[in-house]
Amino acid sequence: MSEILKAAGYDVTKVNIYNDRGIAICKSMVAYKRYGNGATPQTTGIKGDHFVGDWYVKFNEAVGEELKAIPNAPADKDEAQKLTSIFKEAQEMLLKWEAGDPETIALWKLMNDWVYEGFDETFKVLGVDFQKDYFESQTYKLGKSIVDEGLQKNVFYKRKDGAVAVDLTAEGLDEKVLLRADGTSIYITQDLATAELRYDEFKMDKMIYVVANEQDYHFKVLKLALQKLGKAWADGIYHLSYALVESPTGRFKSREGKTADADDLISEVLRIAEEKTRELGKIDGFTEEQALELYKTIGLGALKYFILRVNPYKKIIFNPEESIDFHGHTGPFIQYTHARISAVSRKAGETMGKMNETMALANVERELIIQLSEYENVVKSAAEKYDPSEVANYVYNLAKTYNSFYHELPILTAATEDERNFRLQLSKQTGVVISKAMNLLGIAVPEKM
RNA sequence: GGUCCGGUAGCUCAGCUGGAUAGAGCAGCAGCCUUCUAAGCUGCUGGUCGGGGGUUCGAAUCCCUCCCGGAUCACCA
Repeated sequence: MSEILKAAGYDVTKVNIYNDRGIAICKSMVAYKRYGNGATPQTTGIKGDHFVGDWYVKFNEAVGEELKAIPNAPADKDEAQKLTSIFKEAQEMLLKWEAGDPETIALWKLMNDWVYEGFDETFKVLGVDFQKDYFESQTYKLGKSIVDEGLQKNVFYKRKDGAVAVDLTAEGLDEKVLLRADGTSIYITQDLATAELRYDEFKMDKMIYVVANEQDYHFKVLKLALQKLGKAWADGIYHLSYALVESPTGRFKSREGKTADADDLISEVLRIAEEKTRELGKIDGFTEEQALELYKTIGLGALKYFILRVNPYKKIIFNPEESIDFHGHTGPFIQYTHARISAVSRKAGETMGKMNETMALANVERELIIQLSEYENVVKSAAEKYDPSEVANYVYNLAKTYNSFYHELPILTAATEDERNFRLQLSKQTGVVISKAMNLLGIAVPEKM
């Protein structure tokens, strides 16, 4: 999305916000402390973020074990876990963390570093990068002072149980707690502060949060709370919400370790790309290095395109076996078209001549010219609607039209030199636009495939 | 129950600031490689646009209502 906004003329700064503190990381820490025996990602060979995630799963297993021994435990999992010793330990750990207990902080740093190592690896493969990182561990204190500010301005209030809340019933929402009764910070506390920090640093007109639709409510609350505090810039907050990717059997549940996450999807997709490419004998004359690069281009292209071609708010069911196709309305189809154009250009060499403006055109040629001319408007519209799928669908249709053109009319062996020049020009221009559009989606296009 | 988001060919989607016979891909069927890459091209089959009302000369598109699916309504993130 950021590349589309840039192409539409916006000055974009990409930042990443890490939820690096809170009860969740404490759960992993407690489980690791109890059962870890000093294992590390290095000694186990498990990717850092997965390693820490595994301890989160272990925590929940331990909760389940304890509950077996507790009769009449509530059916509600969140209520039930409060009865377990391991959960109480996690709560204590959060308090210790906020109190700055050295041992707790050391463990927290150790485990978080493992997570970042894992994330960085994945970001690198995907070609994702951020200009700045925010860590909630560094913003929760500011968050508390913003909550205080709200209390002073009388837009927030302290409930009789001690928790600080904001009343949003007038806006059609409910009362929302902003700070725990025990004074510790929660997600929204930190997000209030992170938003303010971001604004102070960049003074941007729009602040776009790309976060899944399960947090729709959270961002409504965030925006309203900041507006109530009289912060005019909060009007620029926009939540780019998207429906989650699901497996054919339902949602991925990290709590139960059903985390068929980005890494699994990527490796699966690369494997299929390699298999198909070899089958077609497309890597003749490629070095081993070039071949690996191509598998990556095609595999990632297929995966990214599959996700970006549909409206963000439409739920995606991802089944590697069926979803990763290389024919039809797919990334590889568009990449293939680009490779084809490149092949034509290579063979044409440097024989470009003049263009004749008064030439009669075939229907496909007209169609191609029209579609080419729509590029700028499509980018603009996609940016306005925060919808990458408009670019994805546009470039697919362009590739389709080009392929019809390619089959219908000879380019290099056209009847006249004027025709040859014109078609070659049109072909190259299409290649440029396909490449630009795909780059806006974060998808590379190969010269050969 | 409240709020938000989806419901368009067997499947995955586009079209939704109203306009002519509702478009793609996949799947199925039939063709096209001695010519620039067949991961391609061409044709056929396939649709009560969730149901019902309404507004309009005209509705997949706007309004109302109901049904189905998802998300959410945490002192989790």
